Amino acid sequence: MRELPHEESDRRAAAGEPFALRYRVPREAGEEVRFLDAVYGDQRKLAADIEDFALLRSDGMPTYHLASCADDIDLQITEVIRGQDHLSNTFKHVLIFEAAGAKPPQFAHLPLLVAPDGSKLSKRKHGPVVSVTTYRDAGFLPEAFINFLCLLGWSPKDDREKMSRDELVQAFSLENINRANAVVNFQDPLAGSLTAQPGSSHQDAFPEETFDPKAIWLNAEHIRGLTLEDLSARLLPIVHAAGYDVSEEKMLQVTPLIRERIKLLRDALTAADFFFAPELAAYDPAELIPQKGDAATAAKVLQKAREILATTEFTHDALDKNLRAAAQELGLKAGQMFQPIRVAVCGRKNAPPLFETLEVLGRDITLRRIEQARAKLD
RNA sequence: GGCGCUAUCGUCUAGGGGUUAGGACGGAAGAUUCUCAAUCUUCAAACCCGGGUUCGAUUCCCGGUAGCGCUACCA
Repeated sequence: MRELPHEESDRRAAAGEPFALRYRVPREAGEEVRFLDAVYGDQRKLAADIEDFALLRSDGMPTYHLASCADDIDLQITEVIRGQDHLSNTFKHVLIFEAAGAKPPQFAHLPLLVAPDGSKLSKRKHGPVVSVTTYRDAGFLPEAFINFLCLLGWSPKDDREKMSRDELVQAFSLENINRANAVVNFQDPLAGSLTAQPGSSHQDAFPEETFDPKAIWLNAEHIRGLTLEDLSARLLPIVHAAGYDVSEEKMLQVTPLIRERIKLLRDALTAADFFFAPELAAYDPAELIPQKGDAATAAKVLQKAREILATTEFTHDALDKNLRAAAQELGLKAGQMFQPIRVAVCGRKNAPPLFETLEVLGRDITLRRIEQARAKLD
């Protein structure tokens, strides 16, 4: 149809025959289309290898290629930075720009972010695991996530990994961009599970293992780099959203105890729950029993702790001194003394350091939880 | 099929004609410690294959292979 005479095609169009408008690519032998890509360098292609692509669909709507170029010309775009999946299409775009009498912008194509299986990330294929909102909701810091993304397909050429926005802006250059695709090492917890309900809450659908380990690590790094005030302020809304009634002051006290223990902001909910909830969640009383001890040991420790804590000043140093002394008095190692108290007060074995924890919890709550723990041992 | 892009530890990457091929994450082991973290130390782990060029290629060139992309009246 390429050689259809104008009269004939006009006639058929007038007769109502549907048609699309195509770019008639020059077919002269040796004719080349070329452009300089800021990342991939000099690009050239034989015009003969470019097919006559559509500009207008039969419904009169422009195709992406035409619309995109028209828009760039209108807006006087000078730099086009986009995915490498457009590298081949760029030859068509150059043709369009030239046909429109416009100077093609500077192009820079970036390597693609791909899934562990090598396929490019797609909303359709990979779903919410590749959505930035998923990362945001899981508690990734914007600056950490950007940091992570920048390190995929680009590097500052020195050994820096954790970088602030300013440092990234400072160090970034198109020349240092890699040309190979980068794998985002995620694991889709929903993959293959036919039971995944679309529209169901994804709140718990994305465990930590879902995300690229390096992204997690970088996030933890950024969290540790935040001031207590900043981190506390970012944590508070999350804690409130989870239904806890926590004051700014309380949050600020808790923050230093969990700052080095959380990797994602949402981890605060599990790392510090016992600070927030008035009542402890149920736990196994066996947890109260220390190493090399039995229920009697636990009971003895809690009894002693109750006495000590009834009068000891609730400061780190006083608690440290008196509880250690108590351990010695009972003929126990410090750890054996501390564990039952920790479990009584936190509801689990792994928690922030004991004295700081008691300090924040305060005497009333501490004594009450120790009482409850003693009751569990009976 | 045609055209194009790419190829260093599992992953992200540095490097580059002669190196013990560097770092980071993750993994393993250890130190520290009231648990968990954090921190520190150590270990395992890579130049896709084949030809050239060269005194010498992981590096440069060519070919192969593989992956990816484009090849839509989808963006």
